[in-house]
Amino acid sequence: MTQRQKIDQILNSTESRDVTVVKGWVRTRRDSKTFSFIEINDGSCLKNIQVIADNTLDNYEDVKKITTGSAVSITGQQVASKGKGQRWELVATAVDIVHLTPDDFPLQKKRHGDEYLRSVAHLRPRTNKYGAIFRIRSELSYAIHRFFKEKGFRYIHTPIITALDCEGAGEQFCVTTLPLDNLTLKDGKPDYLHDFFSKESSLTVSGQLNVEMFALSLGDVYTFGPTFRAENSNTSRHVAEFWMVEPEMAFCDLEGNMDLGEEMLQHLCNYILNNCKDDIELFARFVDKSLLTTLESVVTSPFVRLPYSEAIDILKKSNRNFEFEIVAGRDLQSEHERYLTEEHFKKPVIVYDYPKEIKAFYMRLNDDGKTVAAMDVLVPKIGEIIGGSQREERLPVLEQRISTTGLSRKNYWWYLDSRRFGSVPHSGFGLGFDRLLMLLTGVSNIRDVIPFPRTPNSIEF
RNA sequence: UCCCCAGUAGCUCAGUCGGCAGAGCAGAUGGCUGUUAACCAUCGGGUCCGCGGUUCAAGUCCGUGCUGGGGAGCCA
Repeated sequence: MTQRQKIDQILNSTESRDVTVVKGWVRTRRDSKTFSFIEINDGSCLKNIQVIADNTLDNYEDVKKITTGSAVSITGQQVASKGKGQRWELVATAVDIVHLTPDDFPLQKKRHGDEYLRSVAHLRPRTNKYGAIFRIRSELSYAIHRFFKEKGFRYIHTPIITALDCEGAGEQFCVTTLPLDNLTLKDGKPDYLHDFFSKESSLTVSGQLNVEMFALSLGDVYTFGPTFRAENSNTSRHVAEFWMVEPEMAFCDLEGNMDLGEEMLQHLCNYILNNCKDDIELFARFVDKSLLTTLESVVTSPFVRLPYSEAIDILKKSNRNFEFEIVAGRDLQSEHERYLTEEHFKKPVIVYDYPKEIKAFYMRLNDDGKTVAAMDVLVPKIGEIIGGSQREERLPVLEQRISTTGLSRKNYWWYLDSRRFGSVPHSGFGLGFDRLLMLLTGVSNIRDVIPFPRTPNSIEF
């Protein structure tokens, strides 16, 4: 096959060239008297390239029948455009129709609604907006690895299938090879002894417990992979399958943890602002007019750091008529978090030192005996984007916390072992990758930043 | 799972007080034009989400189910 040139390279080039081959999909075509304008997109960038197809082409009659969505291969000269609106265009010497799309192609030249596009999730990356989302998604993944690489973190692949219940992180999906249509029960329960792993197992809800073991050996580590929650959540920021970034640092306290979370969010925002300019501009213009203001508020100044007790005070003094009353000791509601980050401070807020009763067993008990060294990073429009803590490294305290939470110490024997052999203070957090993408693009539904989202009742693609 | 809202042409949506089913875009045909959400004219296009009820008459009112969306909880 002929070597093709990507459209982003052509549009960014400084010199014309005699022979150029472009392959892609037709976004629109317009006829002029003696030639046809064909706009082609190959996904390499937001912009299309305009092709001039003259009526002297052998197959000009066929060219005039090219429909939106068709795949074509163009050979031609790259020249400065005679028209306004683009710098370069291609004067075709050959237009090969790779595949002619019939006129029931679901995507039209006009703008479609997000809900409709969700029903054609297999085709929506061919639109401007979704193409941009998934290019940014890819760049963001790269930026995360690069960020950690530069800071000396190691990338750990934690298991997807697990027998552990990472307490407090939600319902889990079962993994089994037992015949569900012919299940023999033992004492009213499935006979997991004869299941694949000889143990009840499920999809992971967090790689944290596993990755802690590697922090306590390789030092600074992270996982970045899919995570599964079987909660029947029906909101614009929950899905059953999502990606999470979980750094974990040895010899690191809560303050260092907050430092990393803040540095990371600021670095990633800056990276995308600098490296995805065209795509970001689309979102700032058409999706969320306040996007750049929001991102500025993330990037330009330090985050607010606020103990839970002070957050409660601020909320109480706000004189706001919240739907849910402010009660010390109770978890903050969505509306409370949004008030803090969107109205009171108008920038990201880190709330820390939560009451131990509302947080997970592995979070380190503070000296007051009442709070744990937990922290949540709240950002405008999304709410919680990071949840993390300093981990309880003292064996007796950890064992006590496991017991009072009603969990079985036996299942956590290896986790507890790490506190018996060379236990050290360490910290980490979970960053919602898809939520970060929402923050960066202003897209308000998490289903629209995931290629094929999984939600209750929805697994068509 | 709970609360609220919506479902009408391929898409986006209008449809008044219950009285003949509509527009723009898309598609087809013709015209015009270095055009760029191209433009102009003509034409085709409907299970008004399903089921049941009220009524002389239901897209419209009532009940119910399904699907989608917004909010809440769970959290990333």
